[in-house]
Amino acid sequence: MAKKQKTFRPKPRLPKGMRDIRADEISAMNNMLAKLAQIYELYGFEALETPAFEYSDCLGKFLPDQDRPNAGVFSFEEDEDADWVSLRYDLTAPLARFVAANYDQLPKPFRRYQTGSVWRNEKPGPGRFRQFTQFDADSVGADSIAADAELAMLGADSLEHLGLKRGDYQITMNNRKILDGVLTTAGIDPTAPENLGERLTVLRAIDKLDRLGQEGIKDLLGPGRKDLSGDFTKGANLKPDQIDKILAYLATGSHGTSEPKERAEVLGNLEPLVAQTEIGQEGLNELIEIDNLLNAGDFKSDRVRFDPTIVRGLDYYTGPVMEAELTFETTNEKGEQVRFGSLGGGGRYDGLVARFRGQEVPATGFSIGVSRVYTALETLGKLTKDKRRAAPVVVLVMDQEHKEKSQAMVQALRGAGIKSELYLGTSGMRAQLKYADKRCAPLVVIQGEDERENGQVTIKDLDLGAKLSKEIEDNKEWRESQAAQQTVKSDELVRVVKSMLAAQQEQSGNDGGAA
RNA sequence: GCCGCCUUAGCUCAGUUGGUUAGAGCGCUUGAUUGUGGAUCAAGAGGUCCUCCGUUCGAUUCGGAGAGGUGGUACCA
Repeated sequence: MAKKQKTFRPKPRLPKGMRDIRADEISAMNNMLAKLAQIYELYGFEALETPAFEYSDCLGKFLPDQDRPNAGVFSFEEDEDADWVSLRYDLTAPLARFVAANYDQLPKPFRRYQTGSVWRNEKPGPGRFRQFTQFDADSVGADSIAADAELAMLGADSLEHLGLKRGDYQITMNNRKILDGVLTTAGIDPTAPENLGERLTVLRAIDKLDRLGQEGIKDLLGPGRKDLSGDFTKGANLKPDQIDKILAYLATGSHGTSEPKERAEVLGNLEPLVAQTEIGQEGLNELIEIDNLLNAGDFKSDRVRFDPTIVRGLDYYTGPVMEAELTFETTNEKGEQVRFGSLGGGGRYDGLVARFRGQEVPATGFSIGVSRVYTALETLGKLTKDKRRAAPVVVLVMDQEHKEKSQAMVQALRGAGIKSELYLGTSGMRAQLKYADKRCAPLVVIQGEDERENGQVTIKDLDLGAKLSKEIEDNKEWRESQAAQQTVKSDELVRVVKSMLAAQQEQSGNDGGAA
């Protein structure tokens, strides 16, 4: 016998690093975004939306090349031999394009916030996706250092507004000019093009202090480092006295100490190390000004601190840089310790708009990784995700000939602003209750022959029923007790449903509420 | 990109020292139960043992290559 012709059936799967988001998460996420927008507008930022993809050359340095057109970004050609377009990989590059295109009409500084999906075609990891949401605020055209200080305050206020407690997070700042000052004292001129590679290697090494510790950094500044998997990372090949200078610099911050240092103390530590270079002194002065502004706003070191190890690997940052992190370790469902990546970051980038206009336009911005913060809040139990509150009341259809009676009840409930739906299948009562249970419906409305003849309806509280069921083991008893339901006059339907829902909310509020 | 580990039912995993019918728990479907979601009991559905090539009378099992996953590392706008 001939084999049956195989029909092609695609596996219902997702590309790696992509994910579906279900109702409870969507509402929690929308909630978060609304709260963020509230704070950003409070700070005087205006909203902006830009498209998901743009011409690749407008988005920045990650131009698709012939061999690997999709390295890092998702790109395609509009037509053959036409321009390349790419999905945006952040919200800053589109902003630079927007500002350059509308420069003359815009108020300077131009202060905007923006949220949306961005895409990166990279290897995904835990908590790292190929599509994710960012929430950005930027001030373009403001060279005042107050703009940078403000972003640190904005970051701290935002995270607290979302529910993170003071002490659960920290904003950490540094200044690229200070890093350049240190490099200069170590004998590496950061402005010399031939030093670019060396400079980046050193900055990368400094950025890794957290993870690799002093010894690892020493190796990376020197000949290189071999990790446990046997992989070798090329080092910067600095001389011992150069390495010492950089290690001394790293010691000015809080690394390796249990108590974080006050901003003033860090500034004091930095002074003798960087003040002898012009660029270092400039960076130090900027941090001092930021410190003054933060103090004026009563933002103490428990919210915003200074740390010399913050680099933000990016090439384009030119001044103050900052990063938002969780301050505690968390464990995942397997009980393993998990490092939480940064919740967000930003800094001053004076060169971005210049790509379009030739003229330097100072700008500074801060970006929150929304999904990361979401996961953090979830881990901390700070998200209200009550499925029963989100699901509709289900009105059962006991016999199909009287469906319209059920429809009328749904109409009445909807008219009173109560989420509700008609059961849309033809199955029996048991299946309908199972459906309502799976949907996490708070209540079901039942009107069978008995109720109909008496002008009544039965309303069953599924939440309470579930609780009562734990005390009943015998099925007969469970059925006969008709747990958690009451039968009332038909015209009482809306009133009783409302009061039962209110009782349920109060109940879940008591259970889930903060101590 | 580089290095290690892993891949058997929808999920978590046993197992086959190379041999005829590959198992469990959970989940799913149906019934015990004329109109009551839970619990209990019973029955049932569900597998190219990741793919291809090789060795062999015979491969889910052994060898090679590849794919996917995962952990580390590198890069990171």
